[in-house]
Amino acid sequence: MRKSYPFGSRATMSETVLSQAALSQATDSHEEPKTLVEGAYQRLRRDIIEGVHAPGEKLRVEHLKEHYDVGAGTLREALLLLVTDALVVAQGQRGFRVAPISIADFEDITRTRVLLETEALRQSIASGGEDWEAAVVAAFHRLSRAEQRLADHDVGTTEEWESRNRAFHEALISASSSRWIRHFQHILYQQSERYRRISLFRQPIARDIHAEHQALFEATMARDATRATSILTEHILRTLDAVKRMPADFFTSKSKR
Amino acid sequence: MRKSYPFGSRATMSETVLSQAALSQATDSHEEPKTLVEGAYQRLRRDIIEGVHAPGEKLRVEHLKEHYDVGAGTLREALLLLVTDALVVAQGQRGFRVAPISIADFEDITRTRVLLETEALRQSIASGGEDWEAAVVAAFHRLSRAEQRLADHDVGTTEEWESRNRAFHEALISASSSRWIRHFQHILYQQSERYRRISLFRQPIARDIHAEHQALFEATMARDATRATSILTEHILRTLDAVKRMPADFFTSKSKR
DNA sequence: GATCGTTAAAATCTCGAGAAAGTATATTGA
DNA sequence: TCAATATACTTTCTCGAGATTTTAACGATC
Repeated sequence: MRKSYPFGSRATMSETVLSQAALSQATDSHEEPKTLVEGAYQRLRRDIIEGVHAPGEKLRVEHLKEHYDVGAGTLREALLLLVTDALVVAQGQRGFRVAPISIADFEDITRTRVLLETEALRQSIASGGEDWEAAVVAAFHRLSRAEQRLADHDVGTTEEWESRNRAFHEALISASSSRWIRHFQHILYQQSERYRRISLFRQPIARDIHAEHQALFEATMARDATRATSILTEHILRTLDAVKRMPADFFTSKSKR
Repeated sequence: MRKSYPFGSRATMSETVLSQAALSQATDSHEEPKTLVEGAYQRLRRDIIEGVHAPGEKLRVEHLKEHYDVGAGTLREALLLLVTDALVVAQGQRGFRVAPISIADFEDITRTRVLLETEALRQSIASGGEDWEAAVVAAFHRLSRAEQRLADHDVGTTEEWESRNRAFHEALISASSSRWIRHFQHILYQQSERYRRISLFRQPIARDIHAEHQALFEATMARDATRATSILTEHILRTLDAVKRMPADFFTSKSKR
């Protein structure tokens, strides 16, 4: 006799969505949890991405179950779900750990993102209809407003900007015919978000990001795939340079065992 | 309580292995299970890939726990791990289900595989050293032997061929600098393997697969990235044609509820 | 002082049983 | 006959407690 667990995941939808569900993450952030496992999963994910739990840190179930207010089994299942996002690593008989970070990893994430996201954008531009266009316009508008607010130094809006930036990038590729590419892109974006937030280089508008978004938006709407993917590539790669200029020992300092 | 970030990873193992662990599946097939969950996970995965559990089929924990001889909680965790491989879908308060299949999905898988695998091969050819070459030579040799045996109509060797074919494809890209691409490739390959085995079109050597492998091998060893990726693309896409010629209702038939 | 083995503590992994939600069946009324 | 509701059954989800393994502490020996 040992222990138990629970778990849970997505919501009720049609058959077609089912195969989509095979690819989508356990819970898309905006949906509300239908189960305790989902709730713990969402909160844990947010905490990891925001750096509350440091990279490489040991995640002790006995300890965390209090804080997230669920049973041990439930928490284990939530942790298992996070393995899908590659935010948590599970090792044989030795529990769970926050996935570590490194410059090399971020470089890999970024380049792979370029590969997938440009391909997806190409597909979207090729086959996207009016609904897609409308979604892109809307997402861009919302993002622009948030960026305006950031420029005005309104505080407390970076959270909003993060969310809308993600929505914009996802809208751009939402008409891609490949669910798998979108699935992988989703995972990679989440990873890169983690780097962006953990690193202190909180100058979201140090470079003129809005201008980049504007250009990306216009090229996309003009259905100029070559130009759009080119801009997107530069756009993504630029964040790589920022991280590379971080102090060299930034990623190597030790966490607690 | 939120603690702020001390970052970095720790070093039970070398940096590289750790971050690699973040991407690798819970258990790489050849390793032996250190835990009951892993054991159930491996057996379940094999059964799903081999079609013992049909696509779309409901996976009732109460029922399966006997067959796999573990507790309900343990089986749930194994199921959760399979979500990472996108072989199982979990739905909110409604249990688990084998991920469904469709022609469109297989087409997506195939094309995405081409995108990732050719890029990975390019990287391998660009930066692979002698160790990589040796690994490729060895894998190709083993595969060739298996294909020879298949041609001689030795029975019971298709299992062996499957395994060696996979090993060959993974060896080709093993020198890729991108762990993420290799990670995604691994998932996609598993998926395609499922299609190949579920579909009855068991003519593994209907077309001269060995010749294709031979050409791919030679181009790779000659470090001719253009030719190698071209052959690889054709090689992967050819299986797509085979599936497309399947009876149209093949994928829509079974699901049971 | 350092390596090794023994012992104690902590954490993981596992199971069975109970509460909540979903699914199927039966009954009722038009 | 059909639809709608109520009831019974099945399955999922959740928790607390026990067995194993890992990790830490402590000495002993060289």
